[in-house]
Amino acid sequence: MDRTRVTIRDVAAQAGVSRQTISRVINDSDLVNPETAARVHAVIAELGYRPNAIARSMARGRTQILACISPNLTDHTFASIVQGAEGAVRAQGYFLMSTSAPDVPTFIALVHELTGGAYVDGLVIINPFADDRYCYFPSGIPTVLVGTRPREGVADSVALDDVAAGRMATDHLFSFGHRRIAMITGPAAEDCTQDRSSGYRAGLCAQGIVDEPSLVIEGDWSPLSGYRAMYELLALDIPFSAVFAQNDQMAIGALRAARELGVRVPGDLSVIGVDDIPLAAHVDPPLTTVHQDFTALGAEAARLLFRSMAGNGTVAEHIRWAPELIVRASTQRVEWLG
Amino acid sequence: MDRTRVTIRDVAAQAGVSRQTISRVINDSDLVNPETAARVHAVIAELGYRPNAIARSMARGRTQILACISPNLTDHTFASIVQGAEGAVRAQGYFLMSTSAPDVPTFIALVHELTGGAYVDGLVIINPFADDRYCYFPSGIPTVLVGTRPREGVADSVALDDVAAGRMATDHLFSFGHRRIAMITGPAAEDCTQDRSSGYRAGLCAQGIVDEPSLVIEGDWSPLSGYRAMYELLALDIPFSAVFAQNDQMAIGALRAARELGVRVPGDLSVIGVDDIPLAAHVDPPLTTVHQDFTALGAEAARLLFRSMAGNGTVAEHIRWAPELIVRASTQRVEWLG
DNA sequence: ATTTATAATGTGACCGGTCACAGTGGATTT
DNA sequence: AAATCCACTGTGACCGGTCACATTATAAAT
Repeated sequence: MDRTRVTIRDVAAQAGVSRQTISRVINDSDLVNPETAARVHAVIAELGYRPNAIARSMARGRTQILACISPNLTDHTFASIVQGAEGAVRAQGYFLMSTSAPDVPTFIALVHELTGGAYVDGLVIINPFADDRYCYFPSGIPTVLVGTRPREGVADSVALDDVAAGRMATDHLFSFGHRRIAMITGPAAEDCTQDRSSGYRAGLCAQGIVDEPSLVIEGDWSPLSGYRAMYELLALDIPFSAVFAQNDQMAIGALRAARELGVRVPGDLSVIGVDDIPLAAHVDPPLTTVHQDFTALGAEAARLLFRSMAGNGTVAEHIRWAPELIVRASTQRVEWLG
Repeated sequence: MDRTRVTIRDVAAQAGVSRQTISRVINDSDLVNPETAARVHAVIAELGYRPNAIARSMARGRTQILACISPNLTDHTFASIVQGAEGAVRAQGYFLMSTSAPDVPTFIALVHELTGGAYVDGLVIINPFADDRYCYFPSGIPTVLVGTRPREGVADSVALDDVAAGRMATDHLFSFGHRRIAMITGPAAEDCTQDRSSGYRAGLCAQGIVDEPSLVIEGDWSPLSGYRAMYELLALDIPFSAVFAQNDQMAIGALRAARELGVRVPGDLSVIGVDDIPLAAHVDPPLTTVHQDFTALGAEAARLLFRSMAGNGTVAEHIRWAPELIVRASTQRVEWLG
């Protein structure tokens, strides 16, 4: 408010050259006489000139900004993906702005605003849902989906191979001799839940085991939901020797319930999670889990986005990232032969 | 690329009115004849017109965008603050873009870019450090600091009352009869660590206990550092009956170390943390901790920022948020009388 | 000496909105 | 009948850069 902003014209006047020359200098063009450039730099420093990014975006028609929308920022999974994407985006000289959309209306408004307003050059959408918000996909702006199955349209996608993750967890329990395996799932509507569940079912099927629907309980990814699900399972009076929780948070909640009910893990019951959150190694007992490299996933999403922005993406690319089994102390070979 | 963007002039031509009228309609001005407005809206829908946010920002001289910089997005603490700020900001019709700056150079570059480029109308800086990055404070743009002690300059600040938190944890242990209390701190350079430590020391002092420096070990907030610190403490051969870990993650790491070494919690040792992360209630034993309302803190930061943007902030305001004790099972009254 | 290439610089228009201000025409006032 | 008010609408300039193109000076080629 004290003094009006220094513009390229002020610098030009002061340096005795044209606007365009200043523009060339601040863009490191080699079409400028080194002496002139030096003089201009001196004037820039003297006047404290800073190029106006908004004006530049306006003139250029692009902003060098990418956006990332996720359901929330507090979930460690999402945050790790964002972090991975941020690093990769920054390495390309772009800027990644992150926002979260806790509910569908907010999500739609956000996508609308970001894509319509020409504010961003590209979009990363971290979205595990399979509902009507897909109708609102941005058009005309490069987009990459993270954490979902491939969708209609031209958007690229990156996701963990959730089917493989579910299969891996189930196979691990089988290899330890478990035959009756309960499961605590995420919200049924999410792609990720569905895929992990189908991996689980495929695992059962491969062993010729019939699916016991009562042993499958739906949670919401929170520790509390895992805790409650475990209470339900243990009240069921159907025998089982292992639990596959579709994420670590629920697995940890389940661990607590087991503890409260006097069920020893892994002595009486094996528990496996998915994600490998930082605390997984530190709970009691240290949690066996299926590790996911979210940071790499985010970086991969960024790579796809740049590809798409460069226009080399006539055909949508869909990447599935392989999970990795981390065996800790919460799973154990069964003593008896089933 | 297929067709060029629809502008306000296209709409004006199609509707047979001037640009300014379109501008009025999209800004909900009441200076427009309702019939005209209806017609314009019809044309907007027909042409698929979307106002260009960049052009608007350029003309208006402000963007309606606020930025938030934090050391990272994966830390639950930071993420919760961001979430709180985001909600409050959005409620005002603004947009919050979040970024993280893992190191000082990135931080400086980011602040420079964000403030110099006129891209944002205000800045929230979540920054627990007390180092030279404070030299690079933005000038001429409203800024709020979160998680630090008040600093020179006009920036407002919001922080938890870390001294009170440290004191609260210590007093709680005292009230349970503990006299020799070890502490696992965060990085020594951070304000937050220093304040929690001084709350701890004040607590000791109030009870006339002399400070035992060997019982204080520096961690880095990670579970692993808490784990290692606990090993160190238990190797020390100095008796102590309680541990104050300056955050929950380290407390959980400490819990694990105790378990491995056969030290029962809370039977042999009481452990208290700070933060009250979602998993705190689910570990074994459920963790006694000092709860912090990070979401409220973020919202408060947003409030201060708006105040500052409105120009009502001639004097910097510094808010300290009160912590709250949550007693769970990891602390216990000592049997013997010390 | 004239043409041609090369380096360095300048000019007007433009990106797509908004601002300040200047009209309209009709109803109401005096 | 003239003056005043009101509701509504339009015009040119402007925000601060960049683009395409034109221009100038100097060196190299013919």
